[in-house]
Amino acid sequence: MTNSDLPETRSQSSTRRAYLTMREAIITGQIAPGERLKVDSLKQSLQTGASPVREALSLLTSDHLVERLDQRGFRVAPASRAQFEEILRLRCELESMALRDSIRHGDDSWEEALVLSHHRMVRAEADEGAEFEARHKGFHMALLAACASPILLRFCSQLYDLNVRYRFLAGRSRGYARRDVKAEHQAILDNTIARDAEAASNRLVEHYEKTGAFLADLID
Amino acid sequence: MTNSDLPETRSQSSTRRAYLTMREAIITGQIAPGERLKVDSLKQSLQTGASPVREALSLLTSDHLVERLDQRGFRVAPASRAQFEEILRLRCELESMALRDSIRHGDDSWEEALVLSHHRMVRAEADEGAEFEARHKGFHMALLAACASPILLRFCSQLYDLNVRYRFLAGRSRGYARRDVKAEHQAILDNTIARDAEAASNRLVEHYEKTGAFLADLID
DNA sequence: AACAATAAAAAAATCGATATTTTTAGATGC
DNA sequence: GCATCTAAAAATATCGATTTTTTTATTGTT
Repeated sequence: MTNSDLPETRSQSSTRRAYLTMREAIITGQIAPGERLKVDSLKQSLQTGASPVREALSLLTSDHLVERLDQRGFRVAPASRAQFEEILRLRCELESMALRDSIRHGDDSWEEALVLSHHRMVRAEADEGAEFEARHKGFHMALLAACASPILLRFCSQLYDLNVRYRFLAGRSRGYARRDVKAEHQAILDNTIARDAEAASNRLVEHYEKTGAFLADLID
Repeated sequence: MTNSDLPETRSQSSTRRAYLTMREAIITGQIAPGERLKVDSLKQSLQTGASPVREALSLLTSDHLVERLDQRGFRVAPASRAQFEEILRLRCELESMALRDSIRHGDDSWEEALVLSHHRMVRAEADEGAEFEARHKGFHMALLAACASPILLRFCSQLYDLNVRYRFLAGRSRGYARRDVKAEHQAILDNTIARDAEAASNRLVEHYEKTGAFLADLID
């Protein structure tokens, strides 16, 4: 929660700070699905006024993390096994679409950035803290980064975050990073660099389906 | 602009009214792409305070219709031919995905609602005003309505609206509803009701590609 | 006991004023 | 002439208080 270590924290708008803090709290399950978000409480815990809080909450509705009930406040988006599965299916579809496109368009500098982000993820793999979490997303988004559709990328990023929430809701599943995620990531990376769109996207989908099957048991 | 004819207008929150009004103004091109949205002016023209205006603007960022520049206000999302083509491609991909799913899951009541929405669109076809606009979206969303993925539906709806903006930016293209849109809609409807997912989604994609080619010339 | 009406409390929404930040325009020096 | 700095203006962002709406609790009625 103390995001004071993030460099951008200082000199940002109060709204943005509130946005980032609440986003984190929702994704990590600190605030439960369906829970009402009362502006009064939030402005206390976030040490700010009602306007930034309300604006941040409005912003969070874009991410499907908060629902806005007109005249009746805000609440954390509900979670369900059905939605978890929906997100999983959509990610497979959209990310494999984006990955193919990324491989088609990617140039050398994309490839280098990708290798770098993979390396950083591997290095952070040990601790499994927030550091790894960020690197993991970094790697997955780096795969897609050369995709020519910014809107699709935004959708993928949103779905990624929604999925992370379910990982947390499933109880920070101890064995997660264990399984064989490493090898799977490596395979995705290798096929991508080899520009084998078909194989890469298959590996990616498999990867998601495996983690999906793994997590689905823990949910509900 | 006078949305006072809409039934829900009364007794809605000021934020929601501002949201709907600005949304309409942006989609119909009354406010140009890239234009800065100054809170002071808006609160005058919308006859409300700064908080509802800012909140409405924050909400509009979800729809990719407004961009928020931290500490530097808001502006209408820029438009470009590249983005127009991006939206077109994405719509083809996502809507055909959604349509297949909708055909797979749709029951009798879905089918009935679809026929009804088509009829309403046909009836409104003459005037081509806001009425037709709403019915047209109604029909396209009714096609997808039985799709089991609410998130995908939301994406499709967003893309639909973004696309409408380009129709308006292209200058309310006189010949639009002329072409052969009627026959195309009918073909999509027929194939959908026949539960021929393959044909229906092909007709849908063709429909988009045709209107796309038509509009692309008018943009830029 | 179930229901409806009403009053009190709580929460959401909004407003008007103030503080902060960015932008603009003018002046100064190189 | 061009870049840099500075003061004023403009616009954004935020706060604290007020209004409106919803929710909860209470009471009376059939």
